This record gives sequence, C-alpha cells and structure tokens, in this order.
Amino acid sequence: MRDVPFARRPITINPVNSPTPGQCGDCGARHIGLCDALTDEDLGFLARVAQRVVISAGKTFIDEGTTANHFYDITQGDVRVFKSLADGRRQITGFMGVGHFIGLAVSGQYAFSAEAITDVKLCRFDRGPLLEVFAEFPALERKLLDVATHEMVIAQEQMLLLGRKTAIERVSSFLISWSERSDPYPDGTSKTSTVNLSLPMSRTDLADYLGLTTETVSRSFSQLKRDGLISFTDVHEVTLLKPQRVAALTAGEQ
Amino acid sequence: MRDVPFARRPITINPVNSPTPGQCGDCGARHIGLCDALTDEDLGFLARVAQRVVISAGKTFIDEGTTANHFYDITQGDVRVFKSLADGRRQITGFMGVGHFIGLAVSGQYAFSAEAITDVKLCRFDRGPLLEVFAEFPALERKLLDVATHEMVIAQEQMLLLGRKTAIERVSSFLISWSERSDPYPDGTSKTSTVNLSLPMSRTDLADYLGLTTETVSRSFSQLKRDGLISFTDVHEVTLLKPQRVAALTAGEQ
DNA sequence: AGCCGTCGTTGATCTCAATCAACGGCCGCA
DNA sequence: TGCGGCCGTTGATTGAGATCAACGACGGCT
Repeated sequence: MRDVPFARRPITINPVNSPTPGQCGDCGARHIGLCDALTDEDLGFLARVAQRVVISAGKTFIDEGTTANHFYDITQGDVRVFKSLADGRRQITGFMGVGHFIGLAVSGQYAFSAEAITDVKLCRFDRGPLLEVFAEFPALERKLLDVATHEMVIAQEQMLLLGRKTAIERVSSFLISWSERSDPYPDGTSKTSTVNLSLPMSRTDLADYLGLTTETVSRSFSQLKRDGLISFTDVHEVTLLKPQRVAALTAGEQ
Repeated sequence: MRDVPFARRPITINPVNSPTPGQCGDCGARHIGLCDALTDEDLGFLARVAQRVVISAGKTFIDEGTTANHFYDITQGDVRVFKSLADGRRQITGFMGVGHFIGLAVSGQYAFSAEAITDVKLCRFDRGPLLEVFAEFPALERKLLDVATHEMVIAQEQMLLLGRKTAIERVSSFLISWSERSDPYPDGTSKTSTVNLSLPMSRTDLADYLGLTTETVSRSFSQLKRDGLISFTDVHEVTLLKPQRVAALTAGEQ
C-alpha cells in the first residue's frame, strides 16, 4: 500500500456526462452523501471524476466477485446490496437510499452485488482518479471513515437480529429502523402519533434481508395487523398505528 | 463535525505507562495493527498518546452504550466483541486477535461490548489526542479506512452465515475462516494437508457467534468427527483432517 | 484427597419457522 | 375483455434446531 503524494497532480477528466459543480448543487444527494464533506468550491474536483448513471428497476450494477472499478453515490431511488451462495440462497445485507455511498472494497474485488429496487440514479466515480482526489481532500477520507463506521454499527445490529431475534422481533425491528431512516429527529419526541412508511422492496427482498421466508414475513405482518399495531393501505404502504408498541416488540437493545 | 487543523499542535503527553518508540519495536502488533501504517520514526507521535493495558481473561473492557473514550490495539490474546439484548441474548459479532483495532464508534458511544477471552494486552489510545494525531498523519486515517472496509466484508459474510446457512455450514465456515486467519498464504497451495487450530473461546462463545446453541455446536462438531473430517486432541484443539472436505461444507460463496 | 461448580457432550422432546400447497388480486399484454 | 404470470396471503404439515434433562470430565479450592 504505497503512499499517495500530497501535492496536487493532474486529474483525468472525463468529458462525457461529467456533472459540473452547478449540477451538483441540484443533486438530491448534495448535502447527505459523500459530497457533503466538501464545499461547493472544492466539489468541482470531485465532479470531474464523476458520471451520472441511470439504472432501471431490477437491474444489477455491481456483481460480487468482479473487479471494483467504481464507487457510487445514490442520488435517486433505492438499492439492495446482497451476497449469494452458489445454490441461490441470498442474504441482503442492506437497503441503500439517496445519499448512500456504495463501493468500498478490499483486494480490488466487490464482496457483494447491488441491484436497483426502483429506478435509480447514481453518481459514479472511477476508482483510480477518486483515490487521487482523496489524497488531496482528507476531509473526504474522514467522511468515508464515518460512513464505514456507521455501516459497521448497522451491520452489528443486523447480526444481532439474524443470530438471536424471533420472526416477529425481526419484522418489528425492520419497521422501526426503516421509520428512523427518514426521520429527521431520531430520538426526538418519542413517537406517539402514527407513522406512514413506504416499502419499495418486495416481500422476498424483506425475507432475504431478515433471514426469513416470504411466508413468515407475511404472517408476521398479519399478526401485527391483527393486533392493531400496523395497517396497510397498499402492499407497499404501511402505517405504524402504535409505533411505541411496535418498538417494544423489537427486544430493544439495552 | 468540525475540521481538525492541519498544523502540528502540542499533544497531551501522558507520562504514565507511555510506551516509547523503542517499546513499540518490541510490540507483537508492531507490524500488523494500526502501527504498521507508520514508520518507526513517526510512531513516536502515536506512542505518546498510548498506554499499555492488561486485561485478565473474562473481564469486560468496553461496555455497550458507554462513552467511547478510547481506541484499542490488541497486542496479545483474544477478545470477543458482542451486542446483547435486555433479556440476556447475546450475539458475538467478532473474535479479535493480535493486531486488531477496536473502538471505532459513531455519536460518541460504543455500539458493542468487548471482553477478554484469554489474558489480553492492549495498547490504549485516548480518543481526543489520537484524533489529533490522525490529522497529522493521513496514512493512519487511510489505514483505519482499510480496517473498517475489511471488517465490513467480514460482517457481510457473517450476515450471510447467520441469515442463510445451516448449522453444519456455520460450524464448517467458522473452522475454515479461523484457519485462514492465521494462514500466512491465504489462497496459496490448496490445503491438502491437515491443519491444527486452537480455539481459545468456549462452546458458548461459538454458539453466540454462529447464532446457534452450545448443544448444536457440539453436535455439529461430533458429526464432523464421525465423518472423519476433524479430530480433537483437546476441547480447545482441533485438527482439520480433510480441510478441503470441510471447506466443501461451507456452501462456499460463488 | 475430596468437593463443588463449570463446561462439553449426548439423548429425548418440543416448537418455531420452513416447506408444501392453494388461491385471490393485480398487471401487462394480446 | 380475457388470459397468464407474478406477488402476497393463508392453511396444513414437516423438520431443523431449541429446549429440557442427564451425566462425565476437568479444574480450582480447601
């Protein structure tokens, strides 16, 4: 692992689809993704190694085991990240939304696959040039470390879920964490009112995320409905009628 | 998240137990842990914010939910990192050995606990001063990012195990990954000879790591013994008699 | 040396979630 | 408008691993 010199050096500029800093200003992920670590001024350097990419729902854009040539920042839509076994068993390790950064890899290969759940827009960075930008802007590397650390916390939480929670606890935990994802005030006023959530992923996705089968996910939802804790307006639109009682079912970490 | 200025500034020096660079040279983790990112010369700066700590087997030295005041580098022994539920259920998220770095945290609190499996020696860094050292040596931050990225890969692998593998696959996967941990040539000559492993952790630890019960771990080991794939000289000393056949049972990732 | 507590193994039984099966609703398409 | 495939739900049955139980080996202690 050789050091990258600190002095500025010429950066490969890809003229195709390169967003200008101005375009970045319009970006949905401008103030939540990687880009939040830079000023509008410095963002230009990042923009020069970026390309906008559109992926339609269901398409794979990262394949486990292939060479890791790119980093991605999601600017629109939702993505599932997963690993598979040879016989087809699949474990979704995370659902990623706007602002999420994907593509950290060791030994040059992706250790996971990624697919668009909805239609997705991505900001794609070429690995080599981006690493050079990192060398110039340590703030980016720090941001990336924050991202990685946060992902690690989520991953540990998920291991606890997969290793030790019951079906109903898993589904409840998912509902609560999914509601917190879009909640601007995480541990603000304790949730007494109802919460509306949209679930872009399929029941199969949920099952593969929670280490269950679709049938068990469905039965758990039905039980929560029967107990008056949630209701569905549509298969992909759930309302938490009693968020606190759902939270109580997650076997909340001490 | 305010920026840490780049210019060198005075660093708090703790005169108690501070290892000198010379002492670092003797350290078992000198060339594998965080310290590997620095030259002997620069290591002095790191050493000034470090303390040597000894933890006896079974003792907890990081408590989930407490303020994250320290980073740790393991210089001797093995550690279990875990999360617990209020009712006592426990998920071990990793076994950490010499050279492993522990303590990355978000929002200032540890999201996990850590206990010594064997007697353990640690190099402890105070958080504040260490962050200042990071600002001076970006190589450290990069190293940390590498560490975090690698941990993430392991965590995803473990989620696949916990969510989708059978008991025998989990135990086999553990044996193989544990054998690779100390293997200096990971994908070198395919393992045809036998491999001796020492398992410092208890069956309960293994169960809590693999999302099983001690009974199931024990039964899986017994089955592997019955099939002539492994043998035990002692409860904590296993020999892989047919490493390739054990590997075949892990449902190897494609 | 003898005692006690912990740890690991094995057997018997139980249970939660998986599997197998059927069906209704929805959507895209002819 | 009718058809076919996919998705989600619900019911019946099965099964892998948990739970309950017993016991032997070991190690620390007096």
